[in-house]
Amino acid sequence: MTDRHYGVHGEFRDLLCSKNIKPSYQRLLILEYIMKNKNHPSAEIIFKNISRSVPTLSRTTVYNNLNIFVRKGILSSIKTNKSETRYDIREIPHAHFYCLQCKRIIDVDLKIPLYRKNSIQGHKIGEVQVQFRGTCRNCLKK
Amino acid sequence: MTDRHYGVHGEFRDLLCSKNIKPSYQRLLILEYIMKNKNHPSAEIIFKNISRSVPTLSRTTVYNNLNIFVRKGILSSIKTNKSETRYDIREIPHAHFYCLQCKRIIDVDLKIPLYRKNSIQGHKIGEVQVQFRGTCRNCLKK
DNA sequence: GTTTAGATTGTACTTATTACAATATTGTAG
DNA sequence: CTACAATATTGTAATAAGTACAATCTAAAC
Repeated sequence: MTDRHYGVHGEFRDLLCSKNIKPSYQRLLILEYIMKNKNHPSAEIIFKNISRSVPTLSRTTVYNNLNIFVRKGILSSIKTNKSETRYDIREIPHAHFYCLQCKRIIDVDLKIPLYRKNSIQGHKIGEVQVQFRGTCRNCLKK
Repeated sequence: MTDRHYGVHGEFRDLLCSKNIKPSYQRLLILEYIMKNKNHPSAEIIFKNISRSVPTLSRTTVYNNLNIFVRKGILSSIKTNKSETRYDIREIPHAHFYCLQCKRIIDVDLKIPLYRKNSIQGHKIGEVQVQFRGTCRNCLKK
């Protein structure tokens, strides 16, 4: 796999290296998938999609790497109504709208100075999650 | 159980009746537990505590009733980092601080006009959840 | 007192995730 | 290039939280 491994996904390789994470093949594919499909996928969705090109892929690999990415601050994990965890790129802070009908998670910009606080009532803030739940634009039409 | 059933928990009985939910014995105990211990318990914690006085209590009963309370708008379900769901009284809107060390969920008042919106970017909002994650005041001291 | 709707119980199952041990891959030093 | 150590991947088994479902029980209405 070394030939395909090198030279591709340059930007994702650099991102991983800058965080001291080895840019292994499966790891790069997982990161690439999330970065290119900005639809807040679950571990299962990621597994199914990458499995098509790498049939030997293991679920454990997906979970391992997602956990590493979250720990290193590359991704943030989103919990909805349902029990599965979904993943999002952790760049500029934004809120999420979760549609209870179609289960889509939609990025939402919020113009409030909420993300700049680093402590509240004496508690040290590492992360802020704002999640709206309801019925999305698309599902409202039906 | 009928004798203990009647006349006690008056306020909780009324709350249930006003939402068209029959005020059965176990149901009242579950509601009472959450209302009196405002520490955002999990289903398991609720089960363990009430089991001490009602040893025949079933986990299924706890889950059933929590789901009913959420559907009827009496409680809201909070998802953290971890996989378990925790429950909170749904009165005046407020945010939560989740401590990654001690796993406590702490109520936080937010003075932003976030909760008044009923739609955003065309999506109909049913509920807003704001969750800070980090290290709480207590754990910072250590 | 019988009936009936609804609540509770216990068991089996599902789903998402983690633990762990075996194997494979990679980068580095000789 | 080869051997070695470190790390990544894999597959299986286990766990944890929650749900499905059928049987039993309860309450209150007639």
